[in-house]
Amino acid sequence: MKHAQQPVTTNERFGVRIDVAGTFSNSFASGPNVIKTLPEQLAEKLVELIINGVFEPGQRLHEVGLAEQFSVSRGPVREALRLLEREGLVTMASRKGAAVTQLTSKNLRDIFSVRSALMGICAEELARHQSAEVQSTLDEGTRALFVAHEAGDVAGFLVVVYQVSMYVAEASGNEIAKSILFSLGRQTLSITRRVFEVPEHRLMWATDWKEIAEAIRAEDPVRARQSVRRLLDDTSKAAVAIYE
Amino acid sequence: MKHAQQPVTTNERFGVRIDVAGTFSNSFASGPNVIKTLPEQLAEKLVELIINGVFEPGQRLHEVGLAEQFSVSRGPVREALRLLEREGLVTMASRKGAAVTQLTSKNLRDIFSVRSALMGICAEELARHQSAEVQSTLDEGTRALFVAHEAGDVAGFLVVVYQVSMYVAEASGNEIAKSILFSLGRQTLSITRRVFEVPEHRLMWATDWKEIAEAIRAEDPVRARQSVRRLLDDTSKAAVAIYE
DNA sequence: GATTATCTTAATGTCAACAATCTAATTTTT
DNA sequence: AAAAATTAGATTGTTGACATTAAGATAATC
Repeated sequence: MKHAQQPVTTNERFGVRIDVAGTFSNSFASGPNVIKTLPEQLAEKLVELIINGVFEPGQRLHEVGLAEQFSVSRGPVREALRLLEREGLVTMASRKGAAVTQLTSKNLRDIFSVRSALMGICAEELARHQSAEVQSTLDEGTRALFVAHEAGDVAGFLVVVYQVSMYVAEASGNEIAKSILFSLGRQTLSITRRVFEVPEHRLMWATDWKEIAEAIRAEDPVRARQSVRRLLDDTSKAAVAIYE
Repeated sequence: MKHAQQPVTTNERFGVRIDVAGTFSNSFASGPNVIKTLPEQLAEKLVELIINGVFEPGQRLHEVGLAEQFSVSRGPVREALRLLEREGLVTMASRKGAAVTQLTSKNLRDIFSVRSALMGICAEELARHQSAEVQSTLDEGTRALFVAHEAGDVAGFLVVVYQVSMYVAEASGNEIAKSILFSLGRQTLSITRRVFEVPEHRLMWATDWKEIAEAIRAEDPVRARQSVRRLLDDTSKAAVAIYE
């Protein structure tokens, strides 16, 4: 009798822990929804395990195994899996169980295409209603990118990429776009990690990003959108190439 | 002892039934996933009841009530509600239960903004890889729009609008964008219905749509995107105005 | 009479067991 | 020996019951 997966003692196998706290509170939450229900806690743990690569794509996720591992019943596990299914991180088939989603290269292209469009409108919005605080945050992010790149710190670079991307989504004020971008960002995290192992890709990303920050500073929405598009298209090509 | 809602005898209160079949099969479904599990069936029924206005925004959705109403246990009902939560149609708060999501005007604007961006890339893609079949389908839709408009058939107009919009999403080939557009489209259905009660709004929509179809026929991606943007922006303004 | 505290009720959160179904190994037949 | 059928095991689907918590009503106090 073997379990689907060993007990997990660490979730820092790759040295990167991306913060996903607060992820499963409803997008339209009409107030402080601090109370985390058990399925939500489980979902967050599972997200960490998946995006950090402990659970590999395609791996089956048995309900009883997970229930024993987390010392809960199957009910909450099922609900957590449903949550992750809607996030796209887990694929469920009726009577066949759940598994970590395995993206196809077509999925990858589609996801990057959607991210491009949504990041585009967020950047546009930011270019229209920018502020000194926004600008300094973007500049700080740009600096951090180049620092991490030159230091060859892949893990650190990835974290900064995630943070600055999510900052644009957050600062744009569009809750719907933000929610979707968070979700799609997580789905591509493991592939993005591999993209940034190539120094040239890090430099490309940092350079493209710098252009975006400048477009926002210049309060040029169209240029901001086009810059975002270039960034995501470049990243998409790199990701698809590595993925195949 | 009163239940939250009366037994539902009809789901055609507004004379419009929008087909939402196949909605809850996974976006990345890797094959014929015809087997519908009980929660999915429940979710589809609930979607119909919500978007057709039988369950009004803000209305509480008690698990036991729904369970009795549909003659199932609370388990499947819970999972169905979770599904709808991710769709944005219901809002759940821990220990407080579920309720039909009540959009704010800010939510409305954000949703239309996202729809605009995503429909934009779908139309772009369609303009690049169009075909005779695509063109005839678009033309047919345009004709149906004007027919329904002139006949004053609000319900019919709404159905055609939904169908042609979803066709663009479908035909673009971008599964991710399609999935999101389906979801967001449902969330705005009840408001869109009220928008189209105004004849001028119907004419506006039909006219804007005709322009999109022509841009796609002309294989002009940029023009197609801009036309889509105009359509959604116009609709957004009308919807927000009516909503307040 | 208004306010606060307590209590009752009802709803949600969680669990364990039963039923249905799929997978895979074993056996039987050609 | 290979292929098909059957059977055993494991896994998911569903249910009902129990525990916990929030909301409303009642009563007591200021």
